Amino acid sequence: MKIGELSRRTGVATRLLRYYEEQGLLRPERSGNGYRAYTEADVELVDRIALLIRSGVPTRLVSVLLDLEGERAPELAATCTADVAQLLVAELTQLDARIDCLTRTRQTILGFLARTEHAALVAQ
DNA sequence: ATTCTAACA
DNA sequence: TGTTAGTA
Repeated sequence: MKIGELSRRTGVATRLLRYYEEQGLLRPERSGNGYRAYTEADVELVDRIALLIRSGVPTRLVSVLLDLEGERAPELAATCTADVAQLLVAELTQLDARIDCLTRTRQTILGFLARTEHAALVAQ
């Protein structure tokens, strides 16, 4: 399918689909006219990518995450070098830092709401 | 009408 | 990211 259809089916803007490709997240074939030709599998792939990005994961991490979850995961695990592991540990550290920031923001909002007459709107 | 690349705001 | 330009 062409980029327009993939965009409609995933809800991801064509501009972003091309951007994801630049980031190495998608590698669609090209048909004679130069148009990107996506497969059915790409629909699910884009859904997964969009999910990760919506949750704030940087595209750099999305790329490795897809690999770690993919078919080659066993091989990657068996050949993971010390420097790669170190890189992943660094990502974990940054992720934890962001979780802290988000948690504080969440608490600020939750705390405020709890003091209003709309406390019933929030669970907890 | 749709897509493509490149680039600027 | 949105958008625009000039194409194929």
